[in-house]
Amino acid sequence: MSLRHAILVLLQDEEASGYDLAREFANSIGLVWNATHQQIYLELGKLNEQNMVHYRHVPQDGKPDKKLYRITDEGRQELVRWLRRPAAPARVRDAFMVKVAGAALADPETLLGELDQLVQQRKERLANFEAEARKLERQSEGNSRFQHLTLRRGILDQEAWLAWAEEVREVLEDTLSHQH
Amino acid sequence: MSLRHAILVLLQDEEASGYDLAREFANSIGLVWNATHQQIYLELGKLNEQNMVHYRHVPQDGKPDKKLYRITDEGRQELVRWLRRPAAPARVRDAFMVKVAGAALADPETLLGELDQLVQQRKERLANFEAEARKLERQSEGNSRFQHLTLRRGILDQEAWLAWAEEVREVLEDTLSHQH
DNA sequence: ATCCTCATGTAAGACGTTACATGATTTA
DNA sequence: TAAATCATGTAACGTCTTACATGAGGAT
Repeated sequence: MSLRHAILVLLQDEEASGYDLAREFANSIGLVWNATHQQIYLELGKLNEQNMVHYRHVPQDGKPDKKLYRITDEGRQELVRWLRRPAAPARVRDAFMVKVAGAALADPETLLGELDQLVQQRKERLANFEAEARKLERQSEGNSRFQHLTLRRGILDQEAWLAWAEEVREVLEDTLSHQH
Repeated sequence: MSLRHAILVLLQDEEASGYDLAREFANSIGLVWNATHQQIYLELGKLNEQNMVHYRHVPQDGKPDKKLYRITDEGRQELVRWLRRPAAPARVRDAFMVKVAGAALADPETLLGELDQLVQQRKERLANFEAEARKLERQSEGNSRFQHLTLRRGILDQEAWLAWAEEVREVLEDTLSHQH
């Protein structure tokens, strides 16, 4: 279980609300570890009980109040302990890839449509990562180097996926032309 | 839930036991969708109850008996229905990546050691995928093209990961040299 | 008017992991 | 002699998703 550790990593450099964290999980870090707001609020509750994070209540007007969390010494110690232990093997659930493997039974046109949508999404994500990476390169302070590596992973991953998508497109278009 | 669909895709071309499927999930398709034998046996039980697969009991000597499963027409129909619906978004749980993001608090030497191990694993996987891909290229029949695409995804993914790992190594080695 | 963003949460149920159980044969 | 391979399963527990709930302010 390292949702807690992903949260602690994010809280290393910044105070954040559950909502803030959920946004980060949906964007940058989401490629690597994803979580919905329900999971995050639950985990923040547990981390707070265990004194690994603390929060201050921030009233706002026009908007709902929020809780800004920050990591505690105990939380930092837990992170250090976890960093020393070998990481659990990566897990993936990519339903679109399962579809491509089973594409012999699929309608090529429908799959091509879905492929186009995913290509669009991936291109947008790539552009976001590249913009974020450029920002970080400008400021180049100490521990931003590791955040930069995370973005580099995102960039290389999108590029590899897009290259693969072109191969898929060729095969699907070829299948289509042989059907008519 | 598409563990069931991943299983049905694998059973499209071949009769297989739960054990056989578990091996495939540990290797080729595992990059895309992973599952342990417990999950697979459970799901095969459900698929059988719902008449999406059938099995025949095969006694063996020297080895335990096995059940060889094959997909039914109903199973194939379910697969076709699923292939038409948009795929669920991909989910990832990559603890090592979380570690890199939090590497500011980590011991660079320990992380480098873990990186080396993962590089080894990925290189072996890459070699396996490339060998499998060459086999498929030789026989080039109808629906092996989609299996080939799955392998291509695996290959591109390993290559991208290995390229990224070199960037990580540089940063970690640099961190190390500035510590002394 | 309707949807999106901000902001937090609960609860039920589905899904997944870890541990346990068995037992013959082959390889190191 | 110990560990791995083949082969199937159950039970307990932990994690994750889906649905529900609230409510103001801003954008379309």
